[in-house]
Amino acid sequence: MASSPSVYHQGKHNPFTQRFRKIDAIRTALRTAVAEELAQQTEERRRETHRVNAENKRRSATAAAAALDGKTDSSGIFPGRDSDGYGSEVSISVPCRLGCDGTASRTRSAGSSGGRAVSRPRDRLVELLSTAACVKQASASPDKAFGWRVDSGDGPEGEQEGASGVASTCGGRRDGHDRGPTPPPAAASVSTESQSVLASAGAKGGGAKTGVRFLEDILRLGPKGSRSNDAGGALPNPKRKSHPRRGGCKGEASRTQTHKKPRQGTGAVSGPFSGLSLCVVHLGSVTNNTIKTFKRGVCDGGGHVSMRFTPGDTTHIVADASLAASWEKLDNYFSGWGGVDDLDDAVNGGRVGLKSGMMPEGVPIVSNEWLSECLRRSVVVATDAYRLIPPPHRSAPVAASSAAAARQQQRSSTPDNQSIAAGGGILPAAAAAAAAAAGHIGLASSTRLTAARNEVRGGSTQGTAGQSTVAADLESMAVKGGFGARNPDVGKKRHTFHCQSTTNSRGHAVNSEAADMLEDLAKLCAVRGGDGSVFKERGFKNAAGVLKRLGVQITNIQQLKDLRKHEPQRVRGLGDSVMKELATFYEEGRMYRLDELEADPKLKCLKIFQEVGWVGAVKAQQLYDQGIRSIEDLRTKGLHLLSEQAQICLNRHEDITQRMPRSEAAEIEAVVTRVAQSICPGACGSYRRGKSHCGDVDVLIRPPEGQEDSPVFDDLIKRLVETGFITDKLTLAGSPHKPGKSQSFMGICKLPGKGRLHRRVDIKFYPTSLFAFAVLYFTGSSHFNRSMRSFAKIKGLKLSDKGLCRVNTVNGEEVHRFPSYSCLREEDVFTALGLEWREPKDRDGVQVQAFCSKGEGGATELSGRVVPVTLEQEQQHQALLEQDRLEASDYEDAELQQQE
DNA sequence: CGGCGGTACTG
DNA sequence: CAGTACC
DNA sequence: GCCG
Repeated sequence: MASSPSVYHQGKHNPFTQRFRKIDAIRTALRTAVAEELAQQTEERRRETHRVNAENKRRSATAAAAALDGKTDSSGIFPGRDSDGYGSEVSISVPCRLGCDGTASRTRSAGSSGGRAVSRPRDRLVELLSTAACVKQASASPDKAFGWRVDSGDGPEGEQEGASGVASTCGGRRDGHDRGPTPPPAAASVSTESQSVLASAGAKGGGAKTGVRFLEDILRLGPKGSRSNDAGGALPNPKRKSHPRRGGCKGEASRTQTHKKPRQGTGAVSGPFSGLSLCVVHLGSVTNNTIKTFKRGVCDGGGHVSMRFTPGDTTHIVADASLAASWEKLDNYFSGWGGVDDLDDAVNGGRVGLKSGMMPEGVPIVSNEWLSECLRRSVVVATDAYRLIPPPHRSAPVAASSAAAARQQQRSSTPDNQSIAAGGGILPAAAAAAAAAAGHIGLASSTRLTAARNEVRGGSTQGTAGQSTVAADLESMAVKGGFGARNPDVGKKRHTFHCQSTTNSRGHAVNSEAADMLEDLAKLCAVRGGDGSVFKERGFKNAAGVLKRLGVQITNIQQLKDLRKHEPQRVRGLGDSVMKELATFYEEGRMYRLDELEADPKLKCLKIFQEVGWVGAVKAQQLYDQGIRSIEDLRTKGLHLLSEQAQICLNRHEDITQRMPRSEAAEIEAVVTRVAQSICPGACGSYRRGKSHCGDVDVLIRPPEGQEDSPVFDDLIKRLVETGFITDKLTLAGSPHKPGKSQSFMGICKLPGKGRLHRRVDIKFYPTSLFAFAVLYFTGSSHFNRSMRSFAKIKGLKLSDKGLCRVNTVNGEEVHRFPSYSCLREEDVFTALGLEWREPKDRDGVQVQAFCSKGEGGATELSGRVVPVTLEQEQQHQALLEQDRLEASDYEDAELQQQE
């Protein structure tokens, strides 16, 4: 965990820094000790296992105590929320309203120290940690019965069925209004059910304020910053809420921009470009060198070039033309969301309110070719021919009216522009608060450096295979700066705009054309379904990863063949099948199999169907067989073929397939969290972002201290339904509450107010004892999860979001499962597995070794026998991790570098 | 040729 | 049990 | 799909 210290150091402003250092020292020492012990003989290992468990328990106690003393959001217990880089992230703790103040610091301290510092110095720790200790009766025993307010009435069974769009009508009247565009409810029977559900829910509405009003109140507190300030509401919170949207500069911009009349005469220099203030987007073929060139030329001409977008100043945004085809990247670039697929998170970035929507409206976005042309002719040429226009699907998914599209765009841009304006380019208050709360915040997303595949493909189809200039450029950029270097100071981040610019590239961008094609191939395999399709998908995807991290640009199939022969290790995952495709790719620029699949109209169809939730490969095929060919068909003649969930998803299809700005995800999370707190002060939430294409929001809720058994979750969901926030329910698992068990809700929600879209939301509740496992699960990419689980399996353990248990198996079948190890922090899970905690990016330095408690290979006792963990297995696991890390690192921040 | 993560709802 | 979902 |  070498990273923690470095991160801590960054927290210059953090008054706790010193303490962290000490604590870290202790942690380190302990870790070392643990590691050594683990490395011993089998016999001893066994005892060690128990020891670890005990250790974890002690830590837990410590952490819990610390949290209690700090009286804070129990986030203190949050697993590894500390410096754990990419993975940990996660949970930003939600300040408890009882909280006193510096949530951030406290949280952090509790989190990081809680565990490692450990046992003995417990008192001392507590002393260190609880600064503002408002003492709370630290009832060590969590079991405190709490009257269940939930009865079976609106329990799971009842709700099970009901869940159609209709729900919204009763839930929230505001919904009734703008429901217009939404498709009609599905089945009548369903609607009745759901009404009754809602009715019953409403009946016992009990609680505080009711219904929609309540939700409004919640929202009034301010969408994004809310969480962090509620305790120390000192921040200039009451922002302009009712602020109308700012200028309709949009339409005007679209035509007027021919020659920009800069408002501020900063660069008094006169020249052909005077008045131009360009924001260059460092993506695609626009490389550092390109930017330098631009800068030189434009500056000489009296203009200004920056990589930052400055509202009110920037007159043009210049981006690689190929981005017009992948608007999301651009959007992400400005949203600070980095297109992160999975990893996260930028959790922090998101919370910080940098957000999307920053995608400036009213400022023309032009291709780099325009700029080149300008420079060449030394004159500002008309931008008309060079405008990059967002693809239609972005603005209006449905063929909806352009009005709807406009509405949408406003929606997404307005609030954010406001905050920018308000903050004067500085961190908005809310964001600042969030930053403070998060303490270290680190991640920043950065943009994924994806090569301009379109070009490549287009070109190669016509014969040219080369063109890897893009990739080559990217490749040439070296990466520096470790992950741990992330700057905790969010404020700065805002200035850098997440200029993912430096685009990481630790050489990853190599072979991206081929890799992208393989990934497409993978997706198509998945769509097609059939025997082993999942594995084929994985196979292709894996191969793509191998190519990407190869570190060498391949231009010839022979190179790969040689590698296969001489360094098979480096290209493991590239089998005959993939090699065949690659051969044609390098020779002719195409992959026959891909061409074939892409040309198949049926697959296109299946793919469309599968974009609807709860419609997988099998159902899609069935629909196709029924002659259904489009979503329209599905609506008109295929409803009866769909499961209830699928019908709901179909109803909301246009909404939920839209990505949502990160800021909105934060709002949603804030609503859920606030409601949770109102029910149960002290509850904490954290949300992990949603998937990139599906854009859902995950909110993890944990019970407050000492109330492990209270049915927070049931009440929470009920209330969210009452307020109209939740409009549809897809699944409600684990309800009603059972002590010690997790619960989860999957459904669709909609923020109040006009023009909001429905969004997929998952809300999960995990008791404290499982929280770390849950976080681990939600944090990790699926890949990472698989790898870790299979590693556990090798050791005779079973890992899931519900714990880490030793299991006895017979013929692969589980015959007995022991109780779970106790892990309150993610790190504990690693320890229990004998794994070094490592954030995904602490790469190569630590290769294979030291991963598991090596020695004789790390044997483990399983059903009385010793099962060796071979070097092979270990390497395989290592490879998986590396790959995963790779995916993550694509988004790594290079901003540190910018942060100068 | 068999294995490829673990869990849980829905029908 | 198969299908789907979640990471 | 790939690997052992």
